[in-house]
Amino acid sequence: MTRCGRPKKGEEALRRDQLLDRAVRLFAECGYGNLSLETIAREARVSLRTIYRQFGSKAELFGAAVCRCSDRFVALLPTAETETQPLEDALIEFAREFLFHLTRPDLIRVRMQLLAEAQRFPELAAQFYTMGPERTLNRLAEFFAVHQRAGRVIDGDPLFIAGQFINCLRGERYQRLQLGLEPTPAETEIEPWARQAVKLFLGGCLRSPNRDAET
Amino acid sequence: MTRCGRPKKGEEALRRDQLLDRAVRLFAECGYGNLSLETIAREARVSLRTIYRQFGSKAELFGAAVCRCSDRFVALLPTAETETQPLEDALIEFAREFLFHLTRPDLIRVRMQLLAEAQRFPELAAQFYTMGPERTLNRLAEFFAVHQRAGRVIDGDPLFIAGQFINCLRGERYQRLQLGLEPTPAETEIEPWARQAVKLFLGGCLRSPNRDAET
DNA sequence: GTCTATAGATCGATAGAC
DNA sequence: GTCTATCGATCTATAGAC
Repeated sequence: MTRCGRPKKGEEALRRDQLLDRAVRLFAECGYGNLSLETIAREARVSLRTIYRQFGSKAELFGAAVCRCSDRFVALLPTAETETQPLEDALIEFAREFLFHLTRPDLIRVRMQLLAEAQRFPELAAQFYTMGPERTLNRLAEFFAVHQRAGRVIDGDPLFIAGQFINCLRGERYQRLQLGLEPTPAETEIEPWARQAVKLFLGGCLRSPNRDAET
Repeated sequence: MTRCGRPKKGEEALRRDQLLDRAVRLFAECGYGNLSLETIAREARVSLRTIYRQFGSKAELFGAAVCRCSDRFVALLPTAETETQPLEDALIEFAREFLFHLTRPDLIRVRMQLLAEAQRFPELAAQFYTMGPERTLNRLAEFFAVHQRAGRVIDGDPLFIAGQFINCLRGERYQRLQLGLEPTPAETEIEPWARQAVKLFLGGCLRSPNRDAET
């Protein structure tokens, strides 16, 4: 059952990946302070010494786990298309993918653990933001800028608009997910979630004046 | 410097308050797992035994600290008025107070620590949500419902609308605050933050069609 | 209430032998 | 790479003496 000896060339990277996968899951479950390296070693079926050899310290292993989560999320995100479809459809399609991946339990919890430890790992927090949220935000801002130039979107800093859009997507439900008050949404729930959020974001919450108002 | 003996009647509650205040600050700084009761006792200038007498365990002390933060936040929040002022003004006024208190470092960090430990304290997480965010949400939903009946706000679940509003207020800047990437906003920064968010929320991001479109 | 002592357990990190 | 042993430190929680 237990492996021994030096692995072959290509196997080393694979083992490292498996170790990181287990670490991600465990950090997500337990957090940083409550998780011991001994537990990680046992669950990942490697020795403590292997962890120290490959990552140097608990802090660096945590950093690698955060980056792994963040990188995967960014890689899976689509780019909102400005050419092939109308504004609303493009946003809904983006929202669908964004929400689906954002609500995966591991991502929610690892992100949460990083936020909780952000004070102790300021450089990791900055790196996470630069490589994750900021890149998504920049891509979205470019998308909105195009639609601004086409006269379809209101004036204003496109980065601000993109940020507001992302937060409209999360909505109150995301907080309940963070608190563990409801289960991970099924794939069929993502679609209406995305549509509702995009619709309110685009149209605002004011009723059109060209309707019968006042009761 | 060190006190001894049983405090007078009224003093006991005061001492408990001071202990809780220190605990809130320390939990905010260090999180749950990384903070020892010994440190709390030393910083609050009480003995370990006193903490155990008054709170029973580390977990219950954490719960009391979270509730203290949450209760104070809710108590400080104004009710959005539906009668005395127009919709937009009422929302801006609410947003100002909400954002000012929401961005206090201790609240941000204690909330963060609770989210990070939500799995280990599910009952505390539920209690926090019921007593905090949910109450704010319900009050806001009632506010929007009134304006819906008056024909000023679009149809739809007022709770959903309230939730979207709250998340529009937070915006991207809140995530950067959570990550410690920027300092606590000055009071003068709150006003434009609130106005921008409310404006986009009310009007949406689509450009009005009765303007010159296309370049 | 205070102090100090301590039980019992766990942790990060290191090191030797294979 | 694996195993096991161990150092030194820290933690929760309890207990005795004042």
